[in-house]
Amino acid sequence: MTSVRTTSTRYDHQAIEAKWRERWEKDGIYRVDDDDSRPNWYELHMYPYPSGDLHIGHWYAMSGADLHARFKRMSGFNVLHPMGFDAFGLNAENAAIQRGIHPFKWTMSNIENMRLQLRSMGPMYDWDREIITCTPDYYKWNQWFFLQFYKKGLAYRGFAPVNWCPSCKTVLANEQVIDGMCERSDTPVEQRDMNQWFFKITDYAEELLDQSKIDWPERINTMQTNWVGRSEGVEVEFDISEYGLEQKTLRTFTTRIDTVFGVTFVVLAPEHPLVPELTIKEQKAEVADYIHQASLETEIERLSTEKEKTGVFTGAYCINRLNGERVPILTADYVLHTYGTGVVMGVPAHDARDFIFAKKYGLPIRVVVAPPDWDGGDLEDAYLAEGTQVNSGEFDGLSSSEGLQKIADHIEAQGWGERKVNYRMRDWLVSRQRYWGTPIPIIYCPECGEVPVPDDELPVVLPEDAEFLPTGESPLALHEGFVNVPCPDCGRPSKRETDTMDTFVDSSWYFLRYASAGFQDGPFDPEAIKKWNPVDQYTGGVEHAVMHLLYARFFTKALRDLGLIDFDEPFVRLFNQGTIIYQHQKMSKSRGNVIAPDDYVNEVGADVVRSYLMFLGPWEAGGDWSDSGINGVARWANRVWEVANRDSSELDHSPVNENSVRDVQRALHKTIKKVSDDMDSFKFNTAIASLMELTNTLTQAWERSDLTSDAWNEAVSNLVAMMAPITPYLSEELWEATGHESSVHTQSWPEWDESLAADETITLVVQVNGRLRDRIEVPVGIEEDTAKETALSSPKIQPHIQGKDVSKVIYVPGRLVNIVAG
RNA sequence: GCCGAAGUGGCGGAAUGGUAGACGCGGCGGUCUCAAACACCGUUGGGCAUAACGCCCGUGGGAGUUCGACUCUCCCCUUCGGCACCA
Repeated sequence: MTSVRTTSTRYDHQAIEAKWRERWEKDGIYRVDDDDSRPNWYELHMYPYPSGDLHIGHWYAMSGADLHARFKRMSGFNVLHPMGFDAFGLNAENAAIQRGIHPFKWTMSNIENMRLQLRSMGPMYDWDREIITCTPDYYKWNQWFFLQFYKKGLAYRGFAPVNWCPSCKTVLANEQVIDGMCERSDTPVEQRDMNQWFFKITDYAEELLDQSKIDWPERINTMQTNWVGRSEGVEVEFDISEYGLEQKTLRTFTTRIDTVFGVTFVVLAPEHPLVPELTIKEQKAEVADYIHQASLETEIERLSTEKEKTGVFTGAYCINRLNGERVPILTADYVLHTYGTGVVMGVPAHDARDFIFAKKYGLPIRVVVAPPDWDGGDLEDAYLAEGTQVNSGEFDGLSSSEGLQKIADHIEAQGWGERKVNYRMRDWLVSRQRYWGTPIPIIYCPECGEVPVPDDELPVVLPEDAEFLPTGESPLALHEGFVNVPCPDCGRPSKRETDTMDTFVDSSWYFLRYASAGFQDGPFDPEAIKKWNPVDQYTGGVEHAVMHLLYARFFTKALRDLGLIDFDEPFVRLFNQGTIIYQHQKMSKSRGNVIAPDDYVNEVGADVVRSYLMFLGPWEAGGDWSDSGINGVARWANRVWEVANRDSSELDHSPVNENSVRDVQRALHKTIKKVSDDMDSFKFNTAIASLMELTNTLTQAWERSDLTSDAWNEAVSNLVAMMAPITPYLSEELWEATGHESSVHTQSWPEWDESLAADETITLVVQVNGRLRDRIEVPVGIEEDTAKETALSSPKIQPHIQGKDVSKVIYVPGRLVNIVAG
């Protein structure tokens, strides 16, 4: 804590929290029954990595999720709101290497601590359903799914480049590479080619683009769409038969087949296997040198748009079949081997990159799509927009959009190529050269090759007695007892796969396990799945937009196709909470601006911390923590405490003002309506503001002492009930203190009565030429003519319209009159 | 460079075509106190002011639509996120 805080609670929050934690546990009020007369509602928040400490960001995210889940429960649903731990991962392994603690021990003691911290938050988790992914009874099913995928051709082994951190001596996932640097050590990441296991997510590229069955934030949908990166085009062949190679043509992919008559060169990626074969003797040395240089570059350097384009001539040519032209073949590293066919047709007149490249190497630039006002001269820049086909043989004169279709038709008719859809998304690389993950259940037999571990031998358990050395090699590879195994098919001495799975595999199906957490006969009980899944409301950070959220969708679709589940999407609705910052910066230990929630919980209690986090701004926007800001919420909690503890019978000794009673009743019903709407739509900050207003109304009414005790009690009870999702401990205590039995958390959400919420009078706003000039209290049902008349005759209005023509009087029922005078 | 979100008092924010600044923080004045802190009450966008129940200005900047714009349209600026040679 960096500044002095002075507001403390007027109640013993520590005693109250302890009391109700114990009581709730004893009464089992958060135990969820699969079968209940109420409709089921599955509200899930992304499970945390057990780093060992529940930081303020967790509190922010999980308080909001819990608030919403509690609101749903009070609103008549049987709510499942479970919690677990994403327990595999590199941190645990690094702790083992650096401090000699076994990852399992490190992880489990972290979980124990975090579980305590989570409990202090007062959430409605049913801990009987807790999931810990590093336990064999969980990761067994990762292996089982892997083998199901393998048998279906959805898991395969291939050779691929990966991100390698030379400092950490390990591969990194893409998301752990930030601007070309390892996020952990800030070391530039290198490319390495390794044998890897993949999941064939690209099989589902098209379906992943279909977002019609999910109600997710637009920006997440956009990010996923961009990630999948669909593009329609044509694969067209260029003739290289003159070289007598096995391969007679070069296939290129283009989205702009309308520009094919403008091809003045063809470029191969340096890694393309045909480059050495096509290169003529005189160019061999230069090309070999170029390929070598390209191989030394990091992916980041290579993909930098700033970098100057380079390339070399192979000395070979190919024939553009559309016009019979012979064009040079080059190799250049701006062409990616991994996208499309790894070969690009160079159309400098109509592609920015090709234009720069052609200028640099003196290659011809031929316009084939004429800009509207083209004078036939040279272009200053590549022309990318639509135009008219020129220099395009029989297609001259067509618009380029027509040309695109006609040329594609022509190519298909001639058999020179065909329309093709390409995706930017690659298959999901799931191998990791790490210990602390799920062992991949494959055995390599010298005779039989890749052999899946038989189902009845699952799980392949991580050996506990591994040596953790910072060699960069998985401890599993060094563990003789683990590696050496007889082939399940032929019994010959064989070796186990020693890579483990990406931890995103764990999180790709964990939401299916909560429904039947301890289930032994499969990854989940199909009956339980039917009752709970898919998840009705998912919440979590936006950082998982294209990793976890995409993988989980893929898994769901794959499991559906395996006949294991019968729905298409894992999470029907998604809401992303924002990030909480401090002093206008991201919190970080190195910056020393970290807010430790436990300190504040000790000081002002969990309820106040929860309320403050939910109050400081819209949940999706995140917000800036302020020590003085939390005081305001603590004061509110104190005021509510005071209000709820008043002896309402005192009111029976003073005269009652019926208007005052009605005013409080109206305020109550308006508040119920507002808070119901706001909580349902995650607008927690304005919900709390409304509850504060109601509290203020009650405080003032008490000062006037003109209410009936019934009116007072009704308002107080409803205030306490509405606060229950936000301040579970305080509300429960006050619920009991105001003479109620059983838990406030099992109560029904208050209902509002539209007629009781209705105003009897309105403030009629009177404007002259759109400027506010008067406000007049009028009856709510005022007639249009009366309203206009009232407005025009107002003494404050008169001076503004005196001597002017009133050309128009606009009336907005129940709101305002605007007099147009000139 | 491209795509997206946002820009409102001293601060966090509210209001999505109709009273700008709800609610809260902070400030100021007061009560309590020996005093301070806490708490509570009042007040608080800026300016003018004949001091009124008044007027003017004000939601990043500029234009526009409208009786009326924080809100809709166009252009520009700034900030934050995401993507970035994908042919």
